[in-house]
Amino acid sequence: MGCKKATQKHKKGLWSPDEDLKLKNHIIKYGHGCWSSIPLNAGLKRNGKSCRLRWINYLRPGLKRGAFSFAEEDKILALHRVLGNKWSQIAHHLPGRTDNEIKNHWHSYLKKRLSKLVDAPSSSFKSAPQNCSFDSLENTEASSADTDQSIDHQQEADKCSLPKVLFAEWLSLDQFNGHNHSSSSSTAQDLKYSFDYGRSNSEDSSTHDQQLNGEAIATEIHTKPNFISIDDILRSPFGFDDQISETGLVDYFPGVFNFSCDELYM
DNA sequence: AAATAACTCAACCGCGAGCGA
DNA sequence: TTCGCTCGCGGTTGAGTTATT
Repeated sequence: MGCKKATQKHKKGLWSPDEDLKLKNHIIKYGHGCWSSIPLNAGLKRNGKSCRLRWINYLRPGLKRGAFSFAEEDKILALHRVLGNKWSQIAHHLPGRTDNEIKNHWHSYLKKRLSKLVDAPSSSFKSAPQNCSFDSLENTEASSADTDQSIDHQQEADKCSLPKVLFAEWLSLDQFNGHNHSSSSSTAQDLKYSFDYGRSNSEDSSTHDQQLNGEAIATEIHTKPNFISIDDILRSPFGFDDQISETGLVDYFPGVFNFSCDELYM
């Protein structure tokens, strides 16, 4: 397909901030084009596959970091019941979440939650996944917003609500939010932003926002309600795209996505 | 304080689909 | 049709972290 192939031995393991920066700058400037030629042109000793994964799961704009809200978890459980392990399809319905993130969360937590529910059907969870269908999924927002949703929910949310602050977040947010702050102020904004996303975004984010300044950042990307009807979800296979409009992406990325590698690197 | 078990999650691997030559 | 290649997906691994003894 005209893509230049890197023949050097590929580096493996965790990405360094410097590698992230190189990859990010390259994609911002030129778009990703064909992944196999990215490492060569970006000066990375990685293979294209690894670059793609890093971009999709970590560097891509609009990603949420931090704990899953209960509404998100309920949605995952309901979608999983219908779609099975189609993580990428499930991820389409959860804006800002990656298939890998959802898959990890499923294996580390939701699977257990589900088995608990099966073992104890009288559990406090109202929207029991074993009864989930697309119809019931439609109600997940309402059910999770219930004030009596159970103390368990809140306690567990409190337990896991603090997100990790990862270097890619301080790399990306300033640019992708279109804020031209000085470095010190943008760091403060970034931390605030990532903290907001670490919280359950359906239940308490509004009150939380009122307590902190700079809430526009958190709401800027989420211009649409977080949870829409299942019909809307199913009709829109590009749920993630709602988060950042196409024009918005073009604004952020002067490069054009998915153009031919030959055009790029001739 | 040290050992170790349990957990999380970023990253790798292998496979299949799709495409062009 | 076949071959070679890229891409995307799902399964899995293993390093790092946290909890428990």
